[in-house]
Amino acid sequence: MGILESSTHSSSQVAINEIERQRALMIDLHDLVLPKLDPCSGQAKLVQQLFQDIFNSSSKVISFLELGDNSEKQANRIEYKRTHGKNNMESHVLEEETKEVGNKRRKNVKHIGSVVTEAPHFDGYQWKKYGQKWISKAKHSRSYYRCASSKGQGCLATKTVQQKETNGGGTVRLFNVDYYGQHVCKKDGIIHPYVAKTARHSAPIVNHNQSSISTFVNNDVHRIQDESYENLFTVPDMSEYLIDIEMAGALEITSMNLPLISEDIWA
DNA sequence: AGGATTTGACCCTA
DNA sequence: TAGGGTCAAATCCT
Repeated sequence: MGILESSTHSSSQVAINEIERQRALMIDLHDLVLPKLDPCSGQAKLVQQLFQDIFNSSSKVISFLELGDNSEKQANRIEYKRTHGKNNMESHVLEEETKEVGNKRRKNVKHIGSVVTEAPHFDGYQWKKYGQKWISKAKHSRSYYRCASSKGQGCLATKTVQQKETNGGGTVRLFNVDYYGQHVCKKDGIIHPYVAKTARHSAPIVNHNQSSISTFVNNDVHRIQDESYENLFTVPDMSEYLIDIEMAGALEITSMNLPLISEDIWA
């Protein structure tokens, strides 16, 4: 690795770290400012909108910086395709494509967080499945999803869903959900019709792999009828889904956004 | 017919 | 070199 390359890489990482620190400070500021405002006032709504916009903006910056770090590896991959690919047209298409979307290899994309849940698909975003694999030594296959806005808006967020191995043969199925990459897509603002009513607590999130320190929390949860399994899930507000502030930022959730519910069903 | 899912192959990373 | 993430053709579904 050349000196120039390594210095570019570390500069990007420093910038990402600084932006993430700013986001943490932003949340502190949010908590300080919001309680002092009348929640019904236009001023409070404006302040929340401003916080939201800043969060969205920083998410995009982080995504671009992460792509920048991967540019050289991506160039190598294009070169490999050019010399080993089935034909030159295919390589050309890949090259054109990667100019737009960056590195497709997820291992270079930052791991945002993970949750253990009974309802792995109800996380407020629309996902498109692009693969499924049996992982060695695992009892259940792993499914791969990318944000449904990956084409339209170039959102690079992905997630993997894998059923946990249960000991004791309990009837409850638990899933590990790992999130990668920041969402840069805009939500459409449509409340999912499956959200029938709200209740309190009894969320399906069983365990967070880190302590939940998200401060954009209200305690409402949403009961959701799953079409294919006819199970009634109780899904928390998105902020309870998040394992940490970073993930809250990645999914761009604040208390002012009601959750959108994915229509996905279990694979 | 077009979108979603499945599945085997490809290939990157550790 | 094995494991696992992604691609893309085949297949399914609406």
